[in-house]
Amino acid sequence: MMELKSLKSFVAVATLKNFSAAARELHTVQPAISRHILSLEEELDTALFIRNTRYVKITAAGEQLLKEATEILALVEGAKLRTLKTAKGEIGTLKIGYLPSACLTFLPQLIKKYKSHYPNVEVTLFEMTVSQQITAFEANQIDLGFSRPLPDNLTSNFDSKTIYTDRLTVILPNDHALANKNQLSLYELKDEAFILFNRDEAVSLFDGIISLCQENNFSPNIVGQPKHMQTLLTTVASGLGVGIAPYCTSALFTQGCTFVPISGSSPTILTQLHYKKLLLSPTAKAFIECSDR
Amino acid sequence: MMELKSLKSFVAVATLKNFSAAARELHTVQPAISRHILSLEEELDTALFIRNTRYVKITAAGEQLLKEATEILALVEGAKLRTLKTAKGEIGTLKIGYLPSACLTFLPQLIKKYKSHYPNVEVTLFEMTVSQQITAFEANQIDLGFSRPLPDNLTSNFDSKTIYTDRLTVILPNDHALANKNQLSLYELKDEAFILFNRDEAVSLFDGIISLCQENNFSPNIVGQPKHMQTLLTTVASGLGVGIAPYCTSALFTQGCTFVPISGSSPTILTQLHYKKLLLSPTAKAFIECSDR
DNA sequence: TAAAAATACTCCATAGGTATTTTAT
DNA sequence: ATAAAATACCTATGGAGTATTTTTA
Repeated sequence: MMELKSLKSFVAVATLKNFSAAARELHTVQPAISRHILSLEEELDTALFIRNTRYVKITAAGEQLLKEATEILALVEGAKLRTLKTAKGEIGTLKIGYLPSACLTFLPQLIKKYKSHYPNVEVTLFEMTVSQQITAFEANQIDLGFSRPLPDNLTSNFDSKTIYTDRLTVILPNDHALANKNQLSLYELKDEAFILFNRDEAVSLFDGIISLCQENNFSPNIVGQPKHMQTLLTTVASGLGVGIAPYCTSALFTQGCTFVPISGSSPTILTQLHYKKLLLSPTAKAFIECSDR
Repeated sequence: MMELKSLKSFVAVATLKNFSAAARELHTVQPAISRHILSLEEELDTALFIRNTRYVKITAAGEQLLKEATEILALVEGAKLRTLKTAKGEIGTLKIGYLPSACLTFLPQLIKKYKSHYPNVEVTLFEMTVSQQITAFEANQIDLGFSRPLPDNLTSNFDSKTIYTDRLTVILPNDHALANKNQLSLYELKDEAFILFNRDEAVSLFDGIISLCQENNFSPNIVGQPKHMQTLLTTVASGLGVGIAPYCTSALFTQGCTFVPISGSSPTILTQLHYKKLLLSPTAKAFIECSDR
């Protein structure tokens, strides 16, 4: 079977037109070169050089093999390099799932920082709910997921790292009686109509808000569950109810809305970076390290 | 150094996800496969598979190497094939020098025949005089040359094969007194003005005609030496003189000209195929064989 | 416990190195 | 006569195969 070592010898001979010189170049001896060429010629059943003790002349077949061998050897060298770069996370792909809210806060800068360190990785972003992310992880469709803390039954499969902490805030229409307060207790809103983000899209957020109301001794009257935060803001601005949502919502178009902090302790809304620690791609590993710095 | 054999084992393992199965596929034993993978991993200083006794999972670096290895192995296989085809003259280039007259006779059909047998050879034609062909041979610019028999001092360097035999003919204007004869002796033309093809372009033709006249006991009065045969015909048709040229000239535009054979023995005009027998490319060899059949 | 990869160990093929021969100018 | 490739021969590396151990679900 055609050996790479023989091809190297062949290229050296073709270049130098001299077996002995080729041997010197490759730090070996002339008979070794002779054998390499002979073995190639035997395998191909074709003369590669017309030679005698006075000169070495390449044949047409030799010219062809020279082209091929040069390409092969370059490819082998390149293969080593690229495989190594892949192992270091310098080239390859990185697929990231994220909640829409991540785009409102840290994600753009984080990706930008990563890209500046790893410009040759092909990053693909997928907007996904938490449960879609779980599914995507199982199907190997994403390497990293930005979402809320995972349900307890899943935490053993994943490593998680808190990236961003947000707090709930009340959103009132500008002309609401309580809109000019610095902060307010949720209990003050017990008789209001509530607009909350859709439960199917974000269970933990919805249920967290319900719990919070119950801690304040009331069950909220929920009159709307929009699937987009912008719709929630518009609904509130229209005077159809009051909203409770993470503060990052204020990065959207908020005309007509007033954000009022909740007094006392309100639950934190965490955004975490999740990944499967066992099958972590080098690009994902590099991204995580990048997010630490 | 990365061995092709190791790459083959690697591809088999990556495909089958099982060392033992890969060994069976490659007609060897499992420890050999283990060693091949280990040696690759050692050279690259990177894990290619995450594996234990229950499963084999390729890494990102492994995925990259799989792409590369597949390409490398295909290229190596292809290199063998293409080198062999080159040796057989099935692919490559063929550079042919020829005299313009060759185009009037056998050359188009011969090339067509060759191309039908060897459609993947890139044929290049160069219109050249005999002496240009000699120079081109020395500079390795042509593989084959179609021209006249070579001067004696060169015949040892070349192999030559007669391809086409032509005879001299007299060319008269249609209204010439001798134009209606079936044949004529050159001596009948001793007092005519002669138009001959240019001596610099074709020495042996010119000198051959002069000798022939002298054998007929006269020296021709040469009034024109055009460098193109078509010009010679036009000159004759215009009544400026009579021509002597190879019969193949009659394949040009001959209006106003009458071709009359020379009685008795007239010298033959040979077109030969010349080549350097020692450095004969496989494509040229195939062409020569093709021209024999 | 079973199946599969890793390791240990032996043996042989073969690649490399030295010395010599052949060959062409 | 000389320079360079081919050949002969020896040595030693290392690759292949066998047997065994380790590992994990």
